[in-house]
Amino acid sequence: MVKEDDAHVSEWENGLPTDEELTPLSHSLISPALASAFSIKHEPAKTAVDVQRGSRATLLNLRNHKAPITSFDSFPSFQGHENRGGSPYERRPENSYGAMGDDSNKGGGSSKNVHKRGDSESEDDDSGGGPENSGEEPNARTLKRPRLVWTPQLHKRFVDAVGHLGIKNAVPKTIMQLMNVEGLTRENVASHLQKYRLYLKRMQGLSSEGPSASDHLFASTPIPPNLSGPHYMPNHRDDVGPSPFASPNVPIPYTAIAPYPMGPGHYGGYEQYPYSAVGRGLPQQSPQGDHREHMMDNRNHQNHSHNYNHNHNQPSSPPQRILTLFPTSSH
DNA sequence: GATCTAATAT
DNA sequence: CATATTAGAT
Repeated sequence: MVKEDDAHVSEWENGLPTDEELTPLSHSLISPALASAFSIKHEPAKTAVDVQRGSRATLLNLRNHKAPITSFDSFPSFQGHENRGGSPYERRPENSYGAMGDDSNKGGGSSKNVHKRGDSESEDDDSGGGPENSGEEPNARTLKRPRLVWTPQLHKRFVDAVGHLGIKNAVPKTIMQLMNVEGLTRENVASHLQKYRLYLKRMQGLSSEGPSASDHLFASTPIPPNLSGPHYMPNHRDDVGPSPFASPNVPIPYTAIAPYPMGPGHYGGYEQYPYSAVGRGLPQQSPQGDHREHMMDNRNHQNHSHNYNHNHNQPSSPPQRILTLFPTSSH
């Protein structure tokens, strides 16, 4: 099953233009000759900075529509080679998670977000300065990642995933794989799942009651039908057939929970699977497409980034597309 | 042994 | 309260 999914996705993926095929944003679309023929003023070549500024404007614009973008900081930048490794985590100021939660899409979303630890600042890192730090090379795996912030977007992915897999397959590992979010770990999912289950349980008890005030996050995403069943009995390792609700074979045909109209290139209920710019040097696909992104912060990272998700399956499996969600309120 | 879940810690 | 980490079970 997963293989099939991969096959489909790969197929789709292969259809995408490669770096070379894409016209760099910094490149003029009008040839000099053509330009002069029509008296079009030939604009000076854009610099990386211009491009970034442009992207930023576009993103801002999108955000005002519905796209919940909070920060540009975490976008892999075109300019440098960015990426030190990896996951474009979003670092949030210490107590800001609940931050803009529910209500609101406050307008502007004052993205008061963070600063990436940057290039300039360099290494500091180890707090305390233990004598021997010689041996520790923070490896993508070994590294302790900053706390994950479950943004509504991320949570939605989570719920979608759980909805697709039947309850029986909705276990951390599987969910994580389905979510396909760069940097997301099984533990992250497990922890969230635990809480989500609690929520579901609590919800069932008080049928027809609105979620309590503290359920903001969870209440923000509708509970898939197949999860609202009478009992949520997790982890029953039996060979039960696929959940009647979860689409059996189809890759990710999810449409059930898709509140928004989706353009081409969208994938079922999911926001679509943009390439991970990480490790590919890919400019963002169409800016409009990729929705957001992700989580925590990015502290040290060793390149070797990709593949936090150990997907050793599928020998010939091409690079995976990874989602990156931004923390933002709204939905 | 990997991974799940529940409990507990931060 | 939201997440992370640990412990015990499968």
